[in-house]
Amino acid sequence: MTQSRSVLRVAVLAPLRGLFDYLPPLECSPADYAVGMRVRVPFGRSTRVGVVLRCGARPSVAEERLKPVLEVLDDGRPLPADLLDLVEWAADYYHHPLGDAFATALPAALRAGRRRAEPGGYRWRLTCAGSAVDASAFARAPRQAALLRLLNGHLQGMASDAPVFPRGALATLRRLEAKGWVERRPDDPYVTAEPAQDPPLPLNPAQRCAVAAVLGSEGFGAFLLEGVTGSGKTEVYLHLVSDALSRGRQALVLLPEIGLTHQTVERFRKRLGVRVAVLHSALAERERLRAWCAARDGDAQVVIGTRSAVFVPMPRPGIFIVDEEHDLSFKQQDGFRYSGRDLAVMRARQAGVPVVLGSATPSLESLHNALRGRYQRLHLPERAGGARHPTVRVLDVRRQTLDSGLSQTLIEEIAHALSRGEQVLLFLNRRGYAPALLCHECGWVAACARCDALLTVHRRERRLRCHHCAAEQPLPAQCPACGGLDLQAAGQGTERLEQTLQERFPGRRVLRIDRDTTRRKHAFRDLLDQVHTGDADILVGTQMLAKGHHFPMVTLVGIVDADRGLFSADFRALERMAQLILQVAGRAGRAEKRGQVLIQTHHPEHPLLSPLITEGYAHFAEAALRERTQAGLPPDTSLALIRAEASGSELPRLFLEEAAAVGREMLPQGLHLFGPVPAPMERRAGRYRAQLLVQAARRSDLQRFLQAWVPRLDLVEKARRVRWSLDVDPMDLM
DNA sequence: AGCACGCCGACT
DNA sequence: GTCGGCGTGCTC
Repeated sequence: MTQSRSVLRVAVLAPLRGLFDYLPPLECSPADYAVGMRVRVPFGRSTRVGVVLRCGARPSVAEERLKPVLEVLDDGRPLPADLLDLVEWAADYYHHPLGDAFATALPAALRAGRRRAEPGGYRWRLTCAGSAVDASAFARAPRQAALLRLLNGHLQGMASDAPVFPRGALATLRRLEAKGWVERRPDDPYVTAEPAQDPPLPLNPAQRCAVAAVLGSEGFGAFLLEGVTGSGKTEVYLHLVSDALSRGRQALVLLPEIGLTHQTVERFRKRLGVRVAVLHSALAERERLRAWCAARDGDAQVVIGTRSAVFVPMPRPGIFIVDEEHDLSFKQQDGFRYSGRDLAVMRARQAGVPVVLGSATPSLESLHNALRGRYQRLHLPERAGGARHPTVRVLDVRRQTLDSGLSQTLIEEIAHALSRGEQVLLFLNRRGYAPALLCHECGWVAACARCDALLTVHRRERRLRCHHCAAEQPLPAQCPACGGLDLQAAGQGTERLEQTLQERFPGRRVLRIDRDTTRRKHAFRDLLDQVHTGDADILVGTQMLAKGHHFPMVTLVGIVDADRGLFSADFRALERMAQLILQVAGRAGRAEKRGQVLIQTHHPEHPLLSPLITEGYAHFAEAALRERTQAGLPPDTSLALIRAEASGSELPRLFLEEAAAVGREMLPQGLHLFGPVPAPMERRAGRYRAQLLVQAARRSDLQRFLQAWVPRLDLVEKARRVRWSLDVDPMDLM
């Protein structure tokens, strides 16, 4: 018998390129397995979970090497086709091993491969018919009668693993279920529907126009919804989602990590009155799986989640929404480096439904796509409720005396606002007391032993910390180099700013909001509560303050240091600074009081800062796009970055040199390789890092090149001795 | 990624 | 004499 048997081609959940062939499970007929099924397979000396991608393939290795699949998981229930398509497309686009892409895209519970990975938790409760049954008439079925009585006492239902259920209750409950007297519901507060409480708000003309444009799109269509803070983007989303629901479709809403709050979810639930599944990183695995299953089964009509929720299967998608689409947290920064935003667009295309990207400060990528006609632009110009835009003023701090980074003008304006009983917000994107500690005697500076970085002074905790690795140490009392006692903290951090303001404005309550003051659970919420009850006069904070939260009593916003974004090694720093400035500015002056934004800079004449101030984000973006085009940077070109790291500085360079040599041999016209060069911070957490950049005028050319090049990188001699990764469409070149 | 095999240094 | 360092190869 030499004829070749047909085999199953499996993506094994391991970080390996290539697929693996297996014989069908023993004693199984072809009806028992199909594409999309999760299987357990022997792999090397252990076993792994894999996903069947093809049935009936001809084996790619000698038959005697083939082993049979050990078991079919999920009772033979395959992963939905939309999920398979999306993950395969994404693994292809990002040139990432397919098995690892599945491992990232699936909830961890499905990665692990327990025999049945359906969520165990659900509730039993009486149906209408069941509550009408007279249990005492069931003398011949005492167990059923007992359970009916039990559930009658808990009309909201009983968790299936509740200890009050007697042993063997499951069989009895199933019998009752078959009679239609009891039912099981997912045991998840976020999946339970409540009647809609909030009525829809009336739309203004711009909102109506936006809604109409999206509803009028036939099949796939991508829309860029531009609206300043408070212009009512969420209201547009709600109308679109509501329309999808009315057609029996589901909706997927992606939010940045920091934007997905309990309030956001509640707003959707209360308005729509449907089952909303929530997916974010803080979820327990069981809850995550439950939400995933609820979406897959169509039980959850709306799915709200962060980046990874883009992989949640839905049988009837009707609309995709990505809010704050410019936010960097949509791009995964390690492992499978996908963009949740870009995949949402791809997914909408595959599903043939519209996708809406919303932002007050759209990414240059999305604006570029809009200018090319790939996305349709929708504007929401006005602030709902008629609040006026804040005035923006640049404070030239050259030759000014600064007190902990604050100019005299800014201090005076703070005093004015406070005397009017208003709140002030100061933005400084650097936490800690000071970014450096130096010896006034000998010039020694406190540097991290494992990174090319200085240690940050944390004065209250009396510690020096590295913000790039876990290193920390007590604040020294004297210079370790010369023994000098005059150690000085140099530069400004939020902690120092807080202290200075406290001294400057005694009796005023200064609140600092950064990663250090919000580490405790609920600390962020508590601080926000204080702000809202008026229990704070001055807010000092990092970018945490910029995202999503409204401070109606703030009338003055100060950007303490705009310069760092103007001249950074990272080509996106300026765009990010502009977005941050506008996001922070959006916190000021709601309702009746007009806000004021003051931006401190040493470069008031910066060619991109002034259009931002005087003419707004759209003009800034146009100018920034022109500059990117001239520099050959995205979105005008497409980039891919290979990063390599090792414990010595030689290996990453050698590997990348070899990789570049291989690449140059096959490099088509219009593509360029730059590097290898050391990463901007070469040493980080004791590892040396280098990188190699690929630039292409056209995305498709880049893709074709990567397709040929990346598989050959595994064969490069040094490849095994470094840790390397490929980043397609990198968000930073760090 | 794991895991084993394999060939060279410091220890009971 | 062995325990163990991590370089190399393989996983259908």
